[in-house]
Amino acid sequence: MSVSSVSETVISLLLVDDHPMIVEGIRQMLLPEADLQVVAQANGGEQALELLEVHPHVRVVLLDLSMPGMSGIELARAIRAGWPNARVLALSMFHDHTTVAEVLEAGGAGYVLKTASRTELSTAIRQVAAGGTYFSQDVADTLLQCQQIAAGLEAARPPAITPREREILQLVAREHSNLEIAEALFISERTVETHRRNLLAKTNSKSVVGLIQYAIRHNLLA
Amino acid sequence: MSVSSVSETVISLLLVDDHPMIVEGIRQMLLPEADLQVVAQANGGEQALELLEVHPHVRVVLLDLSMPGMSGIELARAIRAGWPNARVLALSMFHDHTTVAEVLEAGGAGYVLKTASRTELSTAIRQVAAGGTYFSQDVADTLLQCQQIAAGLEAARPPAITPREREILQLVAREHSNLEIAEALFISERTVETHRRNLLAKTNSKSVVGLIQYAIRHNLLA
DNA sequence: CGATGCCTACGTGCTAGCACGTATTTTTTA
DNA sequence: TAAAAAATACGTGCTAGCACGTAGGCATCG
Repeated sequence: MSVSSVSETVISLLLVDDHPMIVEGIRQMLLPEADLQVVAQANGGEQALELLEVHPHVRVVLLDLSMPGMSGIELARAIRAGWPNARVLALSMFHDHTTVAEVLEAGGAGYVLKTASRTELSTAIRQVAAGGTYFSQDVADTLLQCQQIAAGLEAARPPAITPREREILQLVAREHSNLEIAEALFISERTVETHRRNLLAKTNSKSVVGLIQYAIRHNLLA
Repeated sequence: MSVSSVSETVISLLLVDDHPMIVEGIRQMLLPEADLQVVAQANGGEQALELLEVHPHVRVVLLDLSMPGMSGIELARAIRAGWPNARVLALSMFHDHTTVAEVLEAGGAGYVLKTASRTELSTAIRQVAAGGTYFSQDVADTLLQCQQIAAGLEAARPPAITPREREILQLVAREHSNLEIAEALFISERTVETHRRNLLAKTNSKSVVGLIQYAIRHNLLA
């Protein structure tokens, strides 16, 4: 509460969300918090990276997981790779096992649900900025509930969907048959089947039914 | 620009969305607009109806379509029935044919995407409050693209999913097989197949793939 | 009362999806 | 450069999903 701290009593933030409404909502929620300063806001992964070039000092990147184009997870990875000093705080509607695991594995420092209050959000940001972690209650429950993820923090397999798989997934979601997909991508139908099988395994689904739900939750259908 | 208008230069608004962040975002987006006044905000359909009892003069209800519990569509209908003076402006992430059609058929006066800017949102509200309609560009495109909906504005068939079908749909979404569903509901597998066939027809899907997407978009999986 | 809509149910037949196994080439990473 | 991951590909075999046709019991509504 004194002015003794050397440099940054102020935490600089970058907001990333494709919905202007949410960005605005967060901005306004944080306005009363004098120590939290939003220095930039982006509407997509690519833009976020550009902004980071300009503002390399950003302390915390608050990013929405579900965005068209580059996904939140990809962006998180990119940030970890290019700006090791920046802390990533994920913001999402959902808190399913796999998503939470992916965020952790991508180097995310925290995970806040979009249902969070002003207080919770600012607490999370401060905690993360201070080098700690923060997880919304429900997310923490998910973490505890599933020891796989706890393990995932150190060693376990995060079933990352590859770009190619994602491509196949999008076509599947458009109700294309394996044959149609094969013809569209100039590959064998067998290959499509293999990709599909791998997707089912990675998403832990019994059939397309689960696959589509995964795809929608993770916003894989741009 | 003069003070000549008789009564309401001010438009009273009710916000309905289950995400505090979005509600807050909208509130703040509208703050600079002196003529738009948010008189109440609800986090669910039931609460919205209660608030309308207290504030019967609300001019525009801005409501999110995807909410847990009572869906946005149901709420829209309830509002049309109980408060004919209130105008309903739908707010959604998606703009697929069926959803847009349902909103129209439920008596919605407009449809704004969550990607809307402050300007677009306030324009939409004013237009709707004035007795007109407003549709985001992408939504309008959807409307034009599909003449079925244009027809739907006056007479056409809104393929309503029956309670039983919805029940089957939910079980399908949980990755149950037809046989499992049949046993769970004490009916024949054939019957399940029939329901499924009808669902495919009503949702205009080629397979479960489309069906699941419909279910998620319409929030049929409570 | 007839019409309409929902839930129920059967049969036949086709095939896309999926299981499970295996393997080569290319790219990325360590 | 060696190891790991991703993308490619084939074979065999089973079956759940779906198309298409048909129909009776039951409630509601005009």
